[in-house]
Amino acid sequence: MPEEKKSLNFLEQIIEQDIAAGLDKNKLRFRFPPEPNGYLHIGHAASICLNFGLGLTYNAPVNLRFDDTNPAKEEQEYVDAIKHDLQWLGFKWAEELYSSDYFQQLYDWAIVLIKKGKAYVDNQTSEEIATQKGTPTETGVNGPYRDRSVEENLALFEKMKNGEFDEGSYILRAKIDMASPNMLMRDPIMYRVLKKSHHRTGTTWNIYPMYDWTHGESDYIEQISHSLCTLEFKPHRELYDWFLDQIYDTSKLRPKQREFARRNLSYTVMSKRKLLQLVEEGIVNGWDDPRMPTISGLRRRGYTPRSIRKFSEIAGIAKRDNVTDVALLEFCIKDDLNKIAPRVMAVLNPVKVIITNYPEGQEEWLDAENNPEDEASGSRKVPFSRELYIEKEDFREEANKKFFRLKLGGEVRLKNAYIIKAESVFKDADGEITEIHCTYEAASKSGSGTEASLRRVKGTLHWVSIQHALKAEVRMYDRLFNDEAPDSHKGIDFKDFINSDSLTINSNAFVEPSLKEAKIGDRFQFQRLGYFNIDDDSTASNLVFNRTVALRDSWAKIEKKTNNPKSPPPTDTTMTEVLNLAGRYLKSREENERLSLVANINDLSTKVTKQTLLGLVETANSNKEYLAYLLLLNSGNFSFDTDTAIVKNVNVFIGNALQMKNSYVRFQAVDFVGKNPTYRKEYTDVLALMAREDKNTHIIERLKEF
RNA sequence: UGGCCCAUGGUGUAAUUGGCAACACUCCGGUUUUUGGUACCGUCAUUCAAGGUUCGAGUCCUUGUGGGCCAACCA
Repeated sequence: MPEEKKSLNFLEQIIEQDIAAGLDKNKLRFRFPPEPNGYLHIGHAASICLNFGLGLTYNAPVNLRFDDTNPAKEEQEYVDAIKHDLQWLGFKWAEELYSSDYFQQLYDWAIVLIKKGKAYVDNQTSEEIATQKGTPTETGVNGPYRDRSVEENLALFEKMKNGEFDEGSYILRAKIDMASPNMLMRDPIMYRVLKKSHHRTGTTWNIYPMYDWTHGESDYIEQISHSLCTLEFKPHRELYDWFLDQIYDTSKLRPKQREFARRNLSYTVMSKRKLLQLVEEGIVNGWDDPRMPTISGLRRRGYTPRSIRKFSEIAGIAKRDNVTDVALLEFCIKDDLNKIAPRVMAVLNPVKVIITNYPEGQEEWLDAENNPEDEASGSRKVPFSRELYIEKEDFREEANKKFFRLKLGGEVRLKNAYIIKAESVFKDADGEITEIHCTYEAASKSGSGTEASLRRVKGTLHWVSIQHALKAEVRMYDRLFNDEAPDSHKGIDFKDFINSDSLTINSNAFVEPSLKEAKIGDRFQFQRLGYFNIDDDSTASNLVFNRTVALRDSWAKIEKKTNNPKSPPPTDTTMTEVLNLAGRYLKSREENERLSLVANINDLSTKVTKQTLLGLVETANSNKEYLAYLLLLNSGNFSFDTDTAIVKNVNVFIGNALQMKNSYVRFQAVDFVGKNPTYRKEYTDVLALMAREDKNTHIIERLKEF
C-alpha cells in the first residue's frame, strides 16, 4: 500500500527529533490536564485531539490529569462533565489522575527546597509583594523576609500547613531572582493558605500549591515526556525547568514543556470566564446550550464526535494566533451528516395544498430513499393524500424563470410522489394564501418507470400529508455573536455583540410520521432544509428538534443577488482602486511607500462623493475598508461639521475605528478626531484611555497634539 | 532591564529542512442532480518590508514594521 506522506506539525517534528536524539519511543507519554472549573469547549478539543492523537500515532499512553490545586473554583460536577465529554469524543485515557494525588509529595519537595535555601516564607501583604515585584520594564527588589533562616522557614511553613495562619497572611515563595527580566522568576509563590474544602482531599490541607510548582513536578511524577500547553505559558517554561532542576533525578525521564497556539473560532468567545458569564447572566440556557462552543453544547446541537475530531485535524496546530472561520466547523459537521443522516421530510412554515383530482379519503404509502449517499440505509414508506403541506416559500403566484418552485400554472415534482400543477389560490381577508389548489398527474408517480414519471420538471419540493403529519417544535439556531471576534475590541464588552436572533423557536412545524420512533439525539436531514437532531427536551407528545446546521442554500444567494444586484455597494472603479491602495498600505512597512499611497488616495478622493462615502462608512467591516474610508475622510476634501445627521453617522464609524486592533486604522481615526474637533467630545473617554494604554507610540504622539 | 513568541491568499494549515508556494474551507463562476443538497470542474498569493548570503531564499543573516504574551495568594 502506498503510504501517503503526511507532513508533521511542529510538535511531531520535535518528538521525531527527540527520538532521533536517543529518546526511547516506549518512554513517550502525554497528558491532558484540565482544571475542573468549567466545561470543555472546542478549543480544548484541539488540545485533546492533539495529545490523544499523539498517543495514538506513537502508541503511547495519555493520562487524564485534573489540575485541581485551587479548591475555591473547582467542583466534582466539572470533573464528571469533563470525563463524559472526553469519552463522548471517543478518547480513552491511560490513567485518571489528579494533581491533588501529589499534595504530599509536593509538600515534601517544598521542604527540600527550603532546606536548600531555595524557598522562603513571606508574610507581607499581597500589595507589598506586588510592589516589590516591579513591572515588566522595571526590575523588582528583594523583600525583607527573603533571608529568613532555614529553621524559621521550616517552622513557619509547618504552621501554614497546620492551619495556624489566616488566608492571605503567609505564603511560601521560591527564592530565584527578583531582577529577572521574566516576571515569573521574581520569587514566584509556591504555596498559599486556603482554608477551603477540596473536592477530593476535603479539609486535610490548609495550604495549596500553585500551578507552576505543581504542573512540572506532576509531569515528572507521571514521567510525561512532552507536556504540551498553550502559548501563554511560554514564559512559564523557564520556571517549569527551574523547579524541575531542584528535584530532578537524572536516572529518570525529564519532561519537556512545549507550547502551541490555542484554537479560536470566529463569531464566538472561548474563554471559560466569558462562557461562564453567558451562563450566569442567562444569556444562554446553560453550559450545554446548543449555541455554546462547549463540547456539551455542540453535542446537544447535533454535532458528531467524528466531526469535531475532523475539525481539529484539518484546522491543524501551529504557533501563531488565529481565528478559524466557523464555516470550517460547519463544513465538518455537514460533511459527516451528509453521509450518515437519514433524509426525512419536514415542513417548517406550512401552507395547505389540495390535490383536487386526488380522490378524497384515499392514501398511499410511497417509497422514499433513506439516504442517497448510503445504499445500505434502505428505504421507508411515506404517506400521501389529498391534503398536504408545503413550505410557504415554495409557492409564488407569479415568478420569473429562475424560481424553480411552484407558481400558478406551473409544474413541480413532489419528492418521491407526483408531478403537480398549481391551478388556483384561496386567500383570507388579509390576503394571506390559505390554500393552493393543484392537480396531479397520476402516471407520474416516482419510481413507477412510466414515461410520465421520467419526465423532468425543474423543481422538486418536500411535503407532508396533513392527516398523517406530526406536529413538532423546531429550534433554529444562529451564531451567538454578530462580530467575528467579539472579544478582540479594546474597550468594548464582548456582550455588546450578542446576536439577539440567535434562537428562534418554531412551534408550528410538521414532520413525516416515521419520526414518531425517533429518540433523543437522533440526527436527520430535513430535505432541502438542513440537519436537525432531537433535543433533550423532546417528549413523545412534544417533539423538539434543534437545527444543527442549514444546508447550503444557493437559492438564497440568487435571490439576494436579483433583489440588489450590486449588494457590495462599492463596485465603482474608483472605490476598488482606493481599497486596493489601502490594502497595500496595510502591508507596506515603508514610511515613504505609505506616504505615496496616501497621496494617491487623496487624488482619488476628488472622484468620490460625500454621499457615497457616508453610505460606505456604515458598511465598513475589515481593516482595509476602515483604513480606506478613514484615509478618504482625512483627505481634506470633505467637511462634516454642519449636518448633525452626518455627524451621527460618522460618529459610529469613528467609534469603531478607534477600537480596531490595527494601529494604522486607530491612528487614522485619531487623526480624524484631531482634524475635526466637533467629534472630540464624543470620545473623550476612549481617547483618554488610548492616551494611557495604547501601545503604539505614533498614536500616543498624535494624541499629545490635542 | 524589559524579556519572550509570532508573521505564507479572505480563513486555517503545508512546503521533502535552501530547489516549480501545496491542501482544505470560504467567496465567485460552471457541469451533473427527483434535495437550488451531495459530487465534479474552474478563477483568486510573486510568502510583512528593505538590505545581505547563494547558481537558487517562504526557509539562512541584518535592520525595520506589525501583532501577541508576561506585573492573580488563577490555571
